[in-house]
Amino acid sequence: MKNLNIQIEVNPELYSKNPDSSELGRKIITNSIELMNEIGFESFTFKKLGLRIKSPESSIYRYFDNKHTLLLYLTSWYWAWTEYQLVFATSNISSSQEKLIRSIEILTKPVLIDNSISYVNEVLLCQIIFSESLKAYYTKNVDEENKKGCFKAYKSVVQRVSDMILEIKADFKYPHMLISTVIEGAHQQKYFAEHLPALTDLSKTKDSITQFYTELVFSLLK
Amino acid sequence: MKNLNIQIEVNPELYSKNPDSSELGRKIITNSIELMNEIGFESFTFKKLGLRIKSPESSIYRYFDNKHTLLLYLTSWYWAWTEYQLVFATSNISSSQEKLIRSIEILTKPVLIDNSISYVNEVLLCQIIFSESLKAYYTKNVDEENKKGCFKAYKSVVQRVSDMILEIKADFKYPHMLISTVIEGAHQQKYFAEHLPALTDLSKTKDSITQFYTELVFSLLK
DNA sequence: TCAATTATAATAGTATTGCTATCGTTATGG
DNA sequence: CCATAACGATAGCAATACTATTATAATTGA
Repeated sequence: MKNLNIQIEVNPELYSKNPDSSELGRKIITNSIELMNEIGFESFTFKKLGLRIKSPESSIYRYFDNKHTLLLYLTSWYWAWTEYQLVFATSNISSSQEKLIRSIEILTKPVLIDNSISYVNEVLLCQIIFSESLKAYYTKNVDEENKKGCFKAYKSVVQRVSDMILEIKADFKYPHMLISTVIEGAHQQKYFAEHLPALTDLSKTKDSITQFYTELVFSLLK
Repeated sequence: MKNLNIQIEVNPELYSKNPDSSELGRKIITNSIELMNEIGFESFTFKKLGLRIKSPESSIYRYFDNKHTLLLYLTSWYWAWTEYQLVFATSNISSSQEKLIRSIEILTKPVLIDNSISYVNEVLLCQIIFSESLKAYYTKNVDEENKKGCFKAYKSVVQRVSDMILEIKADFKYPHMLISTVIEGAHQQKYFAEHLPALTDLSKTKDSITQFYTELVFSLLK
């Protein structure tokens, strides 16, 4: 994985002009990830981003319709990237159990190393996913956006891991439900540990999240 | 429960003037629940609410600092109300198992009957909780608001059910984590079933959510 | 019961947000 | 070296998210 510099493809519905195609576009992505991390999605505006990259807002609007679409783009990028990771981590492994274990680890552990090759800082992006990505699909436009395929990358990841579950227990009724519960749950528990510790049982740094969800999955599949 | 007309207490940090104390205040609550359901939290403004109740926005600002605080108020109300439900549903029941089963049912099933006594429509409020309440704590002010006790009611519910888990399995390490996973998971699965069905395994109307999370909990506690 | 407080309505105003439009200049690539 | 796309600079506009002021109505408490 590390140095392959894989091209991540994002659904063209999510941009007006492909940010990957120009210097300015890549600058927009790099800096929006940083800025969103610093001030949060609500306070983030194209004006502030424009100031940061010394370009007028109107130039940013040429790439993305609005900040919501930009968030959709970032989440879509993240899930496409995660799917690559899943494929790599599970290739050439025969044991279904082992594949599932590794997948859960990828899905529940925050990214800690930025490969620094692309203009995307994966560590920061991961933090955005954990604390902002819910806002990408809890809106009144979900259905419309879903139809356009805006969530395809996420669904593809869920599907892939669901298939592993069925390899282990073919008659299990709720593979998608279980995996989306694990993914979203792990993200939330990380957030809770940092901000609402009464809702979890984690000391701030400990990464027993992966352990918890792994146990949860396998105890249910027994 | 039904006809007791219990007074729900909400943390005074969450309002400037108690909406429960005046006709206008109650009108604000009733109508904000309806309006937020209709147009969603993002599109909801005090101006629109003011038009609906035929009062100027400035009057609404006397009760709530902004729409975010109003959302916090509504979620807090919901959790306080849910805690009453939990207490009633589990009183006079000796079996810890049975108490937990009933609690999970309350936490994972959407409210379907409005008791129609108070000015709060619990069915609609429940829908807001399911699709908007995440936005109440995924903000850059969480820590500050948490300190002021804005999430006390939610935490109290989680604590109460965690205690039941420990009654069943005293050495279980992650009771809070498990319960918050169940609560948030159930809400999300309901939302997914309606809008992103690829992330779940539910036919739109079926309420196997409760069944799934009950199994999940008890298989982990075995 | 009347003065004093409080609640609300009506209105105005301001800074910021979330865009759209225009136009001149710079790249760039065929 | 010309055509066209990309970008910067600037303007402007409607909506949002408030704050402030004043007048009137309601309440209440001495």
